[in-house]
Amino acid sequence: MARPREFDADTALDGAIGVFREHGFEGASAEMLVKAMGIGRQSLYDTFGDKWRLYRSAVRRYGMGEGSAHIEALRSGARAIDGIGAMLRRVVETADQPCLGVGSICEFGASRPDLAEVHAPLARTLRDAIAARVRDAQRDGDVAANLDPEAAAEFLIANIAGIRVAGRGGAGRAALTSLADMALRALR
Amino acid sequence: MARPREFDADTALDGAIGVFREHGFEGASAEMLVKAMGIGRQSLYDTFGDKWRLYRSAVRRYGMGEGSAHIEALRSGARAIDGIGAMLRRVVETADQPCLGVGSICEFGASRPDLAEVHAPLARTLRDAIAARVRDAQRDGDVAANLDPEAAAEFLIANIAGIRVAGRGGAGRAALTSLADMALRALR
DNA sequence: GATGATCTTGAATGATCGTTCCAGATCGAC
DNA sequence: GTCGATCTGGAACGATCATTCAAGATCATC
Repeated sequence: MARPREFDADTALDGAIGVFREHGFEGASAEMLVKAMGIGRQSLYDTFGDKWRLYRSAVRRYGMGEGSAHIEALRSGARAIDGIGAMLRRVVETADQPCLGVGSICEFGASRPDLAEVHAPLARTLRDAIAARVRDAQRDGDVAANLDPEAAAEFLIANIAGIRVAGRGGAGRAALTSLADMALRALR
Repeated sequence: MARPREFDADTALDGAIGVFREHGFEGASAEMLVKAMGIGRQSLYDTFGDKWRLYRSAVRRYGMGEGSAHIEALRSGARAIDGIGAMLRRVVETADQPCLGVGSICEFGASRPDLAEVHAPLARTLRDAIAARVRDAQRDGDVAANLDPEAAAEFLIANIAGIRVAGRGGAGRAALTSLADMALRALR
């Protein structure tokens, strides 16, 4: 007995994600968000609360989508090492667009507990998936057996961040590919 | 025939650097800056222009100091590879504090030409110094001879950024040391 | 057709933003 | 001592900020 919502909350959230990726939290204005999300101001506040809660929702959705894409790439390829390479290749190909995960860590670090609560499970899931794949690759003989899989996973995540910072700074495809190759090299 | 400046511009700039490191450009207010710089509002605008020019000055000074520290560590140690290790070790030890270089790239990317003009020479100087040291290490037989020194330098810079992002995200000393070790491993 | 929740839109809120103006105190050079 | 540039600090500027209020339109349900 009421008018149903006309917009899709996730679609609107995707618009907010685009703004936050490009401008960060502090650099994003409510007007930018309303325009990019394609909804009214009132709908924004009714649906997502205030700007900070919207930001956290955006980081969560972005992180889940990005994490899924990473893990999907990770599981592709015949050998585990191919999956790891595919994951890095995907990062290189999308490194021209700013990363909301890296951006939010740079902007807030670990200073906001409620934001850290969003990051933590996403990071853990990704790290576990990568570590599992590293173990597979070790069984295949493609990754050095004396390497700690968790340390290797954290190294790969740090290099994903490094590639994205480099891309955000203007590095070209060739330079980023070289970074990915060097990261893989450390696993041999 | 005038009253001389009572404060040291570089000391004041260091105060601004502290604020920008922690809060970024958009997150830093004029009031924060005035307080941290220890000077009056009027002196701030007279000496440094507006907030954006102050930010660029802060990035330049920070980058010069940080670059010098990197290069000094790079040149320490008997062997070139020891210098490279010392540089990474220094990054690990200081990774609990946010990096203004990484922060400004994440916040603005390459979208502001006048900021890119500040970054470019700093990045080039550091990359050249690292590449030269990599060549030395190759002569010593401590770095694989088939590695492109410039690619290795960019890889090390990307890993410095990765370590700092990880540190900003709350990673501990042990985890960061592991990242540095893995980066060095890629050079062998 | 009536109901009522949601929509859109524009105006208004008080707060804070970066910046400037101003007045009075300070102090080195003439 | 006088001059003039700089200091400090507060008041004020218009602009923009996030957020809320208000009014009218829309539309699925009863």
